[in-house]
Amino acid sequence: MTLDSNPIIAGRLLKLSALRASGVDPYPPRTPVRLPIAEVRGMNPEQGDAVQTSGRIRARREHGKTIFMDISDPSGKVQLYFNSRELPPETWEILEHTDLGDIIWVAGVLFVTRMGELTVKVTEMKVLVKAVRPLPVVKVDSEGEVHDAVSDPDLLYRHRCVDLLLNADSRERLVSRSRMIKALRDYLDGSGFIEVETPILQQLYGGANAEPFITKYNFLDQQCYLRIATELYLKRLMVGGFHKVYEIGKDFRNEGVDRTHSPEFTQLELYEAWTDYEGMMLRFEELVSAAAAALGKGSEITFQGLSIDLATPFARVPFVDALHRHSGEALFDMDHAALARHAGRLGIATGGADRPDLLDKLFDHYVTPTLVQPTFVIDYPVELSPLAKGKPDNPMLTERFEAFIAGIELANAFSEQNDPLLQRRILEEQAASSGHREGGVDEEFLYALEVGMPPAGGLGVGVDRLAMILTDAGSIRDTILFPHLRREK
RNA sequence: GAGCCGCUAGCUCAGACGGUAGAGCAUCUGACUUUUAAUCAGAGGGUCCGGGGUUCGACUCCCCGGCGGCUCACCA
Repeated sequence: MTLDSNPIIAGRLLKLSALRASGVDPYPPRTPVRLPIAEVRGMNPEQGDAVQTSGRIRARREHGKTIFMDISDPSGKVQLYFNSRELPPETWEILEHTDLGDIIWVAGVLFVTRMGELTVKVTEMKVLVKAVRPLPVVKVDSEGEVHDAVSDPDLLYRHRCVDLLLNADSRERLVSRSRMIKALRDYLDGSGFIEVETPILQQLYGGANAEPFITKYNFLDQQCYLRIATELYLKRLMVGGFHKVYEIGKDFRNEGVDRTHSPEFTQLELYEAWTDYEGMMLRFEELVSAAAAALGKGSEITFQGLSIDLATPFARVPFVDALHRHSGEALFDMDHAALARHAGRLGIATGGADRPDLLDKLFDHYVTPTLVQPTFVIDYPVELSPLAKGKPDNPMLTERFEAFIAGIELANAFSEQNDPLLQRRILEEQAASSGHREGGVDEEFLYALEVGMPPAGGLGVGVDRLAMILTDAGSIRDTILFPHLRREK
C-alpha cells in the first residue's frame, strides 16, 4: 500500500506540497531558540512574558477567527492561542496547513484565559516537521478520563513510537527501566566493580543450559552462536585479576516466549572474589534496594495486585525443605521412578526428564508460586548446578540460590566452582549426556580455571524481570522497548 | 507446540436467525474572536486479516492459513 492511498495521508501530502509551494520548508534543518514546555508553564504570566517554544500538535479547537491548540514535548503540554486578526496572513495560512501530529515552533506572549489556562498567544510560528501519517487521537476529559485509548497491543508493540507518544504508562515504565539500570551501574561502580563487555558472537556457548541462536560468520565460513550467558568469559576475567567485574547485556535463548521469557533479554552478571553465595545475597538485596530507590519506591510495592515488601533481609529457604514442606512428601529422597510417578499424577510432562529435571519441575509446581515475598531459595541439588561449588557438609547440595519475587525468578547465584579438575569432569559428563550441547566443552574456560580462579561469588540478575517487578508490568515485553514479534504480513 | 478468544474506516467499537456495513473521534466543507473530550450543520472514507468451501446470496456458517492476546506445555 502506497502512502497516499490512504485519504488522510493524501490530504496531508497535499498540505505538505502547499507549504512548499508557498516557500515554507516543512522540514527545516534548525530549530529557533526555544524553551522546554515545562519551563514555559513555570513562568509567571502576570508579566506578559515573551516566550518561544516548540512541540507536537496534540489537539486543535477552532473558533472561526481564533484557534486553540495544545502542543506537547517530553516535558509537558501547553495551550496555544492564534487570532487571525492579530497574525500576518501568511502565518494564518501556514496554520491552516498544519495537522494534529505536526511539530511546530512558536513565539508569543503568555496570558491566562478566562478558563484559567496558561496559554501562549502566538505572534510567530514555524513548521518544524510536517507529519504525514495520522496519529490516533486520544482525548482526556476534565476528570482525567482517557477516551479512545489505543489498546491494540499489536499496533503498540510494532509501532512503539506511537505507544510512547500516546501512552504515559509505557513512556514512564520504559524511562523507569533506564533509571533502574543506571542505579544498578551506579551501585556497582560505587562498590568498586568495573563494567566490561564480553563477546556476544561466540564459537562455543555455555554458562547456562539453554538453546542458542545459531548464526554464521561468512568470512571464516564458520558456525557461530549468540551467547546464552556471560558467565564463562567473566570468570576468565576473574582469573586475570578483575576481581570485581560485571556486565549488563543481552543474552539470547532460542526458546519459548511468555510473560516472563523473551528470546532476547538483558542480564546483569557480576563476579566478586573473596566472597561466596552469602555475599551475593547481600549484593542482590542492595541492588534491588538501589533500583527501587532510584524509582522513588519505598520497600512497599504493588505488583499485579500483590503487596510486596522489599525490606531486607529477604527470606531464605533451603530448596529441599521448601520442596518437602509444600509437597508434603520427601521428594528429594525418592528415586527417579518414584519422582516420575509423582509428577505424572500431577499431570506434569515427564518424558525424557531425568531426576534433577523432575525435582526442578516439582519445585516449580509446588513452591515457586508461593514465593511472593522476596525469597532466596538456597542450596540447590548438585545435579541442577554444574557451575556451583558443593556444600562442604553435604555433597548432594550446592552453595547456590535463586531469588524469587512474586513467583518470578529474578536471580541465580552461587559460590563459583573453581576446582578445574572437578569442573572439567562435570562439563564433560554434561556434554556427553546432553544431546543439544553442540558447542562442546569450553577448553579455554577450563584452561583459565587451571590457571586458578580465586574463591568467588557470582550473581546473575534478570534485568527485564526486575523492571517488571518495579514498574508493575504484567509482561516482560512491556519492559523491552522493541520486543520480538513475528514478521508482519 | 496445544487449547480458547480476537482481527470490521486512521483510532475505539457496534453489527439479532445469512439479505450486500454503522456510530463516536479523526478527515474534508461551512458557521463561530478565550476554547479545552469545544460546539453546530453537512460530506467523504471499507479487500469486514488472507484463501478456499456451503449457499440464490457470507462480515456472519464450515475448512485451511496469517497475526495478536490469554492459558498450558517448553524453558536450570
